[in-house]
Amino acid sequence: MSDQPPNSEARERVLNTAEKLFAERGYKAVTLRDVADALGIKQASLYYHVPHGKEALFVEVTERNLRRHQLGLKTLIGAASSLRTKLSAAANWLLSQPPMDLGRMLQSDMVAITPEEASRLELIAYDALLMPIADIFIRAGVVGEIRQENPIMLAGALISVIESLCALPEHYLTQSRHVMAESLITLFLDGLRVR
Amino acid sequence: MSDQPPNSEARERVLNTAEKLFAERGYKAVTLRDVADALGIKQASLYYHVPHGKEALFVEVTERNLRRHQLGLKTLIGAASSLRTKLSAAANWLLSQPPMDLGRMLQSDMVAITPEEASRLELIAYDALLMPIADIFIRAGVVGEIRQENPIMLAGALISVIESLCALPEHYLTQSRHVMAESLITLFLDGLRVR
DNA sequence: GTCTATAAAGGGATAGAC
DNA sequence: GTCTATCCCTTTATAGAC
Repeated sequence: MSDQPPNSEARERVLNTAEKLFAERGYKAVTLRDVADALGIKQASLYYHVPHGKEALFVEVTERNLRRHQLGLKTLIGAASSLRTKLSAAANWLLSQPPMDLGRMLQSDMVAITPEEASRLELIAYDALLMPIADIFIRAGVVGEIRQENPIMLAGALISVIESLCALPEHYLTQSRHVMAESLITLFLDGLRVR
Repeated sequence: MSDQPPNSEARERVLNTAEKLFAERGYKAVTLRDVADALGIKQASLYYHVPHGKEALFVEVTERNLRRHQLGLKTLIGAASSLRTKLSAAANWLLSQPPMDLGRMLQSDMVAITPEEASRLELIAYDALLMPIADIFIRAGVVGEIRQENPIMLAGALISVIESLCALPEHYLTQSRHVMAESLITLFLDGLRVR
């Protein structure tokens, strides 16, 4: 897909650092100097690992991030047996990762890059994040375990609720994020029981 | 509180435009040129209305935005009588406003401005957005209408779920945002029923 | 109130030394 | 692989004309 230098240890470090920063703050809010500083190298040195510049770096690590979420979510969800444990697995995965703010990505990051890349990433976000979780609700719906609500909406709601726990500043945390996540899953399950 | 030129019609237009752009895309992603372009004037002309520059503009309009939310939420919630209509009123208010992404604001915008202003805005966000909605859950909890869950968490969850509807791209909208909001409120209410 | 011109700093990108 | 030096464009901000 591209003509990068051979994948080295060092290149991985660059991608990991950039991935974390972009996921947390977004495209415009992160400069290449921020990335370089976090790595302890100079900004120009980044171009050895990422010759195509900032936007290409953003697209590459964002796609990677989404794919890792897809893999992590599918694996953990697949390994869980009940509806509740599947949702817990999904929530715990999301809590274990650097917060990736889907809302910001769609509203702010996507308008700052080329439209072609933006729609590619949007599609990837759809089937890497929304679909694996929507699937849970779809299956539970067809077997009558829960009401049949719009599954994409439910997946989006669950993701944004869990993501909002990641964004919550420490001093508002009366309980741990995992405990709150479980409460919210209980709320969802009770709220979706067939009436 | 500050030494702005007399509040004119023109200054209001500037603030409104800046407010909308900053709320949608965030501090770093909006340039003063973007604001000026949207107004049809030159970037330097902004300084007549906002002599203290970009950060001061951001802080002023973000505070204004939060205060308007506080007023709008409190008014609409106060005018509603039942638990459900209060939550609907809050959701409809949020849907009626330019999407203000709290998560992005906390994670990205706040680290880009001076820490003092950041913590001021954080506090304002807390009592302008979270508290009015948390209040609904608190009151409903004490009279036994719903389970007593962490009300701040519930408020945060509701806000982020509704905000995520604003961010949803048009082509994923199988139903209107208002319809989805009602479904989600139903889910919350069913999920919070005393067991 | 808005303009042009311009200073000053920031940020992306390239060239070439080591 | 990383550095320094440098280019160039963007962005913030100021000065002064109209």
